[in-house]
Amino acid sequence: MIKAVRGTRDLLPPETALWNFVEAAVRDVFRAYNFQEIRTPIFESTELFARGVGEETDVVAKEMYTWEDRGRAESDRGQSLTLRPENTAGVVRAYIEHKMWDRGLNKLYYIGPQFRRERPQKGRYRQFYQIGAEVIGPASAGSESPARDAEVLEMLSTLLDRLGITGWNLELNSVGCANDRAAFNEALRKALEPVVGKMCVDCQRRAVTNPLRVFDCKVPEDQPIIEKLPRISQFLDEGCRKHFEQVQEILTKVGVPFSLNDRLVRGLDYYTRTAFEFTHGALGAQNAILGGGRYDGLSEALGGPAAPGIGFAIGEDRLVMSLQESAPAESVLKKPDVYVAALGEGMNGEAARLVRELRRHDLVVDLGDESFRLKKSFEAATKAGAKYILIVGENEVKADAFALKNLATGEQVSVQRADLAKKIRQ
RNA sequence: GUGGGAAUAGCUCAACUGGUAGAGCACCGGACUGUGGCUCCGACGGUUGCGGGUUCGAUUCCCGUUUCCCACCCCA
Repeated sequence: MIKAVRGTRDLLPPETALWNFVEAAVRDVFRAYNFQEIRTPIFESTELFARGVGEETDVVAKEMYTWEDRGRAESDRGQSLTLRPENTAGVVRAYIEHKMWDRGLNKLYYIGPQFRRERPQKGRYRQFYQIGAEVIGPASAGSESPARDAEVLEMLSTLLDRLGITGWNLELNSVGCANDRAAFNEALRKALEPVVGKMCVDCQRRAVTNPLRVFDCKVPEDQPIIEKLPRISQFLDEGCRKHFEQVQEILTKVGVPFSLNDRLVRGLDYYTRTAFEFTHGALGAQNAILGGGRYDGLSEALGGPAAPGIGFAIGEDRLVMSLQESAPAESVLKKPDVYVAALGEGMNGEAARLVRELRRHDLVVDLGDESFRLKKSFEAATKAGAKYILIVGENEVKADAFALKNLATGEQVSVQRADLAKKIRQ
């Protein structure tokens, strides 16, 4: 048997109803903030991610699905392509390619699959889905304003509340701009030098490759050492500090709860200033339901003009998972308004005609087959969860009035063809 | 990439220290030829994840492998 490959999965009904519910809510909420959808290709030039996300990041260094595409002619060299491991780089690439600064401030969102070759576990798949949004444009259009950071965070809290997800926690930090981070990294390296020997092996590795990640360490013995390390907050320049303060001010004013976490670091190189994560307790080790932040230098890193931006990505798989506890898929599934039972030879055509009319009235209609015994039709209607069953038999066709039975109450009436849709909708 | 656990019918799970695979639910049919849910009866359903080994005999023990789960790592 051929099976779905490791780390990929099929989403089947009724669970897909939950995914549709989430995506409908997302489109609805984002629209209220005047975000518009962008769709970028699922594969891109490998170079885009190397330069955008960062050559040294785990995502780029060991998790990408990359292959050499054929050249157009024998003499052509192939091109290295990669399935997108995230979508921000693609959006910024499109921003540059289509000179989208001409539109002023861009507020964009996307929903789609991403690919990372990680070891699968709960809430972590090799093909996974992200819902993300990006605010990007020239600084003169307001893209750099703390108002944008706050608006994005407030939108997220609204979305989670709207979905009925309770118990989320917003963790906030500022990782500063490029200069701050350089100074901070330097100080961190210095501070680590004398103490790193006493830390866990992972920290010893991090101290060399990516000192920031030391703050992610969960080993209890290392915590007293980590507590004494310098913090990014001490290295923020005037502008970054002010910016971060204003973000917090607005959030407080609009009533979005958050907690500061100056150990919050992000794994993608492009993040600057505001960085955040929404976590949810019931997700196991993969407790980050969404994450994001500012990326003020990304456009330039990709060869574009200065274009400050802020964005986030929601792990849709994890969002659906945390939703499943409060809202089972069945509860958001639209059940048929009516099940139409064709009864007796020659009734398929009559039933089809009737069903066509009902569906044109926007009713959800399920249709049986004339070979079914009436008992079987009732069973099928009940199993489908239909509100009504409508019988299309010889007697009904002759009278042009049909037996309509409410499956919950058991009440049955004869209804003229012209009145059916109205009666069913009641 | 590392460590641990698991894999038996469509689903949830049984099967004693190795003795030849079973239940509930679901599905299909009947009791009931134009009236469902309840009940009763019946049928269907399995290379015990896959491959090798030990054994008279393996779902059971051993090795390999694949997948899933948990944790590390990393991220969403």
